Amino acid sequence: MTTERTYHHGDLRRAVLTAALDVIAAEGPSALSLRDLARRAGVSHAAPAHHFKDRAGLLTAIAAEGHALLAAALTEASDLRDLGVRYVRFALAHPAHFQVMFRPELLRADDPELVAARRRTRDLLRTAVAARAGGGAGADDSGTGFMAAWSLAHGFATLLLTHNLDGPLDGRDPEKVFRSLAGELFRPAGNSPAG
Amino acid sequence: MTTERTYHHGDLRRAVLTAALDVIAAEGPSALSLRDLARRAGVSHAAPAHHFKDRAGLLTAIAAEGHALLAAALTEASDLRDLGVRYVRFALAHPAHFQVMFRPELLRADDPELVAARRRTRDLLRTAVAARAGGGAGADDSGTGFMAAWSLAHGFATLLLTHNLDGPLDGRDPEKVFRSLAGELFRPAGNSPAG
DNA sequence: TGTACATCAGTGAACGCGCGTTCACTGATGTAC
DNA sequence: TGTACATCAGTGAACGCGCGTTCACTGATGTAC
Repeated sequence: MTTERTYHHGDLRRAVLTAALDVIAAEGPSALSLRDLARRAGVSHAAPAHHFKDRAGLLTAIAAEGHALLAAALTEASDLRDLGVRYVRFALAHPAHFQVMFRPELLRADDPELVAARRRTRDLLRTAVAARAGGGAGADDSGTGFMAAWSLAHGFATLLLTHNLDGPLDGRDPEKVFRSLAGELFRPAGNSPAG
Repeated sequence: MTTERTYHHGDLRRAVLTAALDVIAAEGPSALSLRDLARRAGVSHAAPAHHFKDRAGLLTAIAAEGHALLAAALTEASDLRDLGVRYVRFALAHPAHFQVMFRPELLRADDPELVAARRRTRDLLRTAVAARAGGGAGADDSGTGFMAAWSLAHGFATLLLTHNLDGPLDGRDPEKVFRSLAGELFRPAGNSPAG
């Protein structure tokens, strides 16, 4: 935390990641340039390449970190609705991660760390949906419930971050609104809506 | 439709828009450059600026056109579920428009044509939600139903376009899957879920 | 404890590239009389 | 029907800028003996 300049930065990797998250949150992933991040980290322009070969490498690291953070948050969910609320909360708390995680065209698809982190997130969502569906009769799980729950939370989070819900929310707490909205759609197991 | 070169292009505005839609669909809005579009339209690099002052102007025109197309598609919807299906179909048919329409940071927010087109889309969605809620008892319409329906359709469409549902869909027709999924969540009016 | 050497992180100059913007221009079209 | 003029769409050269990438380098750290 001291300000003294040394030849070695100390934690340039983290510094570049942090700077990148700032830029992405403010202007989106397309505004990223390695030179700019180097500038922000107070380091010569070629230094970041030592840690992340290029833009895709950097964004992949951010996506993997995002999935790890999201998985950690989701693990503690008590039921499907709570899982959704946590999904939305994550998007609000980590908008830069969120913006990057679901855009495969920006990422190295085969990065092992990313692949593993993403699988962890999906498994949590799948498990929560399965738990709610329970042994319920009409619960045809060909992934429909999974996609429905994910779409709802993801859509809400996305529209929220892009300010498309500013009007409808009218100042209300997004988390609370989502909680009530999800409560109406996803009733607890045993009361399965699939007639 | 003839190939002969003339000094005046004939419909450069449309040609630039079309080229832009191609680029966006393939590489996203951040890959756009006016010079590249001029090249694709077979015209000198400064020509597009005559029609769309700059990138934001071009993207605003695309967003306005997108809202017009979407509104046209939604008008014919028979009920809320059908509206959702049409929303998803629109996203699949016009992925470039869809990618641009909901990203205000890319657009001139105050463009009158855009503002009008967007309002038309929203009104259609609002009306459909209100119609379904009917006089139903628990239908507290502080916009919750509106946000729920929009989130579901928007989330599904977004995840679809970013290839995040490729696995879960497993080759099935997205429209059909969405139809059944929406059917489970949004039952017809008079059978209001809000207990 | 001391020296030699390998490895690693960061430097800084140089390069070529595509971009947006400006500007004086030219070719085509429409309108007034 | 013909001429003059205004307006509009597109041209092409020039500019300055920030970018990614390369490369020989230097400073710092860790390890072997």
